[in-house]
Amino acid sequence: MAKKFWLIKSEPDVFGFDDLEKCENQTEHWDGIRNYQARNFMRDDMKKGDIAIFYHSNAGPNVGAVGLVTVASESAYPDHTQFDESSNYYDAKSPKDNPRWLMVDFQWKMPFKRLVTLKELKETPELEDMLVVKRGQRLSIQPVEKKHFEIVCKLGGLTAKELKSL
DNA sequence: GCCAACGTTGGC
DNA sequence: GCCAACGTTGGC
Repeated sequence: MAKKFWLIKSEPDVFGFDDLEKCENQTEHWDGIRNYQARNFMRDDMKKGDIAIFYHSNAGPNVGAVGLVTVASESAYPDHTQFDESSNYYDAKSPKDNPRWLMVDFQWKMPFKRLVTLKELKETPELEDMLVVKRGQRLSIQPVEKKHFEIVCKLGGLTAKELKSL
């Protein structure tokens, strides 16, 4: 099965690309996804080894793509925070025997040589169909087409060799 | 801080 | 099943 490409959003003030780099094994579980569409992508389509663009949202002038991560868990598994009453992500209605919310693990992979801002993504004609540049697109986990993925990586300064090594 | 866009909830 | 109300996201 060929690798799939994704884009994941995170607020750098909450958990940024640098924070993932500092985690043990540079890997962290991606809890707190509470959107069915995003969950379904994780559950049905995301597999270990898939590559995701790490995108910083709510970051003022620094909104944009900062680097790459890989899916480090075999597949999606239950998000424990849905059963934790002290968590912001607690969901009283999620059945214990059939957890509503899932997550995957992401591992830090490679930083871009330069930030690729949202403005830049929007100004690149070849990316006009990419989900992240579309108006009102709020999904925090989105599929990315290979051609779009490669263009974003090039904008981020990755060499052809680095792209091939992924 | 504003507000447009969107997803979810719940009354009916 | 409709839809108004509400909450959240996220660019600006």
